[in-house]
Amino acid sequence: MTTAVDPSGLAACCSPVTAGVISDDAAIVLAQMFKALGDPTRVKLLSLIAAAPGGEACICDLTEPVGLSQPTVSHHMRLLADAGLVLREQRGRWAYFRPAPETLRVLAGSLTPLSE
Amino acid sequence: MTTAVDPSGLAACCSPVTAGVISDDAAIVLAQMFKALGDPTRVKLLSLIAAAPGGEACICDLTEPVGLSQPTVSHHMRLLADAGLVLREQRGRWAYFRPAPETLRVLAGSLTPLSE
DNA sequence: GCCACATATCGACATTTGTCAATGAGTGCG
DNA sequence: CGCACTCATTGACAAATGTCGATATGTGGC
Repeated sequence: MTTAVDPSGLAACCSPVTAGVISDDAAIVLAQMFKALGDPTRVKLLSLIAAAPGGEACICDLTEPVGLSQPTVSHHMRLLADAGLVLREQRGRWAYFRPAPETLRVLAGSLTPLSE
Repeated sequence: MTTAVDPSGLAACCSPVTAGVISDDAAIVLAQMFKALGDPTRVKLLSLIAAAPGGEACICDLTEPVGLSQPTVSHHMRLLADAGLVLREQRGRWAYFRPAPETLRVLAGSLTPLSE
């Protein structure tokens, strides 16, 4: 079992970065998202599904480009989905993944106040 | 010894995200930066130095807020510095750290094209 | 129902990571 | 010089992570 990110905490984790020190809870949520991107394979996977036609891809499309086994790719995608960075949709036998714009915006936004 | 991020690779790692699939090298560089933020302690440390007066802080200011030993905080700051996310400056006996705006902007920028 | 296919889960393993106590290295003051 | 102080490095260890092969789950076509 993996603990997924609580979407209701997204708003709470962004604003505190600008004003004062971040809360412990926000740091945990943000760290989980960043950790999900803390592996070259997962960065590439996210890039792959974003660049895929229609902005989505299934596992079968991803194993070959990253050169890893199907269970491993499935595991990586689960981490990305648990972190809320990608959205999973089952269509027939295939599981389609696409980037989660909202979460990615929040994540990028948590960095921008620091780059001024 | 820890391998620091090559600053010359920063420009190379950003643009490819927008157009097509990211390169393996870019994925490695980006993943190292994200991994540096993939721990709640380091997220909090970055927030602490950004919110500190003057936008900088020394190790001695950071150990108490995060509740960890001095070597551990030093280790975390090294990871952040190696990833290019913070800048280290020695002044007297103190080592002052402050956020690295350029790198943080690049990192945030690598996410924004995906959130559209 | 049965089979083929796409994906998820499990168990195992080597590697990496986070943490500390102990110690080393550099700096400034007297 | 010698000492106090700040930070970095080392060695050790438990916990987490990335990977695979084997297997389970679920879906659609016959």
